[in-house]
Amino acid sequence: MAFAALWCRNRCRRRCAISNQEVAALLEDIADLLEVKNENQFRVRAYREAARTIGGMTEDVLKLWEEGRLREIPGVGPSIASKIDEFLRTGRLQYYEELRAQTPVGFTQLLSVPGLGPRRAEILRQKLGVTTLAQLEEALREHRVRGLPGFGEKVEENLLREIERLPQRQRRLLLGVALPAAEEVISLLRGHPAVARISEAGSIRRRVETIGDIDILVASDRPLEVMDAFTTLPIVKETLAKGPTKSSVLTKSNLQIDLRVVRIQEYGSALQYFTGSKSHNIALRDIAIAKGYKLSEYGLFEADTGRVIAQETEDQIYLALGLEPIPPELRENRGELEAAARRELPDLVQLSDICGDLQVHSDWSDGHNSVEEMARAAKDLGLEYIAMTDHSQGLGVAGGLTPERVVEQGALIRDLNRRLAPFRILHGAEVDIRADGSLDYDDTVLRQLDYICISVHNAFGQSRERMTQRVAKALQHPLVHALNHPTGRLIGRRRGYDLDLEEIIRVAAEHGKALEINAQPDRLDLDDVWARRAKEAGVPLVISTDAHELGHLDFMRYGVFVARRGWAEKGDVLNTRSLKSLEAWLHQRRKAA
DNA sequence: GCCGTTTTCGGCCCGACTGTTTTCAGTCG
Repeated sequence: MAFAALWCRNRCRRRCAISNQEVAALLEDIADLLEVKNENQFRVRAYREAARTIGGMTEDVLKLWEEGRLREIPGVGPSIASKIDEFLRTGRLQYYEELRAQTPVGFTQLLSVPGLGPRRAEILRQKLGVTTLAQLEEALREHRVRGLPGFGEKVEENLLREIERLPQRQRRLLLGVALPAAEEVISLLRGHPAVARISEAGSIRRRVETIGDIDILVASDRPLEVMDAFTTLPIVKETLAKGPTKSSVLTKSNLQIDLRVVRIQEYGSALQYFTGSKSHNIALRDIAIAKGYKLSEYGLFEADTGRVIAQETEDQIYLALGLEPIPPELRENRGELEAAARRELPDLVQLSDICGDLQVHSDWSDGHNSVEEMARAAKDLGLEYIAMTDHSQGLGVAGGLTPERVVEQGALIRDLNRRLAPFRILHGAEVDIRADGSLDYDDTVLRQLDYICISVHNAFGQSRERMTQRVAKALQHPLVHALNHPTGRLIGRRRGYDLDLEEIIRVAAEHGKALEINAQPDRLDLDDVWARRAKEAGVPLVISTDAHELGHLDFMRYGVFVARRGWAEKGDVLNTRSLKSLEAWLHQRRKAA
């Protein structure tokens, strides 16, 4: 619930911007509350749609509000607009408070139990006075639930099991964990004679940063053989369900993987359907309906006659609907359908466009490998260059380099560059931004370096205002090239520091600085939404692995996924430049400084 | 509550599955 965050904000609403995420959370809460009140489902959906749009929007809702343009947001009509207005103006919303007052605390949590929707939750409340998860569990164990209208023995059993599994279900997997697991299953099944086609689907295929379920789709005319092969894979610990169209297993590393099998001719429509997102699919069906078609996982059909229009490939479906084929990463209903209709989809950056890695560490600071090992590994991956960016002196725990050590490392790098040419190691540093916004090296040290990226590594607890001033000041330093992991978040473990990213993007754009997409799977920082915002502001993105050992160099693709989800093209990403072009860019910066 | 190439009312994505029911409601993805 966004409740706590909302009321914290009230205290400083004049100075602290209320973010899109907070408005989205408010609307989402309202949808939950309306849902448990058994309100008109279309009203519930209207709030959810508005929340989703605002949550994924790159424009600042506060700015739109100031300009009186709230109604221009798709899904925001007079009623929701006036509620957002009240919230932004006063920091609170009467309507929301009333809804909350009418709903017992904890009641909306009941809907997080799979199999329990608003209708049955309301019956539980009326007949048994159940309003919390704990009360529900107790009632289930005492068998007071069976016999209620719509509840039988089976429902009781299922609900109890789902409550017990709830803690596991609510944990989302990092893409960096889920994708390799899916790829292993795919590589094991790909050669099977009954498997005609196979792909990951769902949020994994859209490269969302965290994943709920791992979904794999197979086309086959012999589904039972596929299911046998799947459930007997060596990585499988337990088979949770097995049928002709869908099976689920638990792997030895406790990941649940769902496999669906469809007929070969329906593969394209099934892949489209199972890739989602839900919101993209709903919008796509609207387009189909408007054209007199019907779209489902079985294909695109003429509504009257049922004649097949397209089903074998995803591209055929999009094209038949008058759209450019849309890459999976863009399928979030964030404007991609409109862009596809106008033939204006971006030509997304690819992993193969990446020419170098601009944040790499060695055992000179907290890395595990030598400069030479990192460089040779990067060279073997086909890169033209890396920036060796060991930590600066202030980061004692990471063995940050003193100015003397920087000079020594420079000599080593010059020697290595002679031996590894034409591969190039740029002599760089990841320089700490001190609490007051000054940098952890003075200019005489910085001038010896080819590439300077800066990071916040301490004093995370500063106020939004101070943190923003601190980072903005550091970023404006003429010798600085890029800001690393701009929010400092660690997915699932640590929220980012309180920072006005809109302002940081503005400063970066004004001073020609780059912002990093850090490719470590638990960082992915900037995220997709902010990466898109940066791109739109004309700020160059730099995708780096922040590698601390050889294997981390392979993380590059996760950063590329974020960039793609942020609509970035090759030209938007600094390290797609060839070495020569990058050196020209660096030279130009140096001259300006 | 939103929205409009059937427009200011009457719609709102689609199909499968489950369990409770005798034809369907609720839930899910």
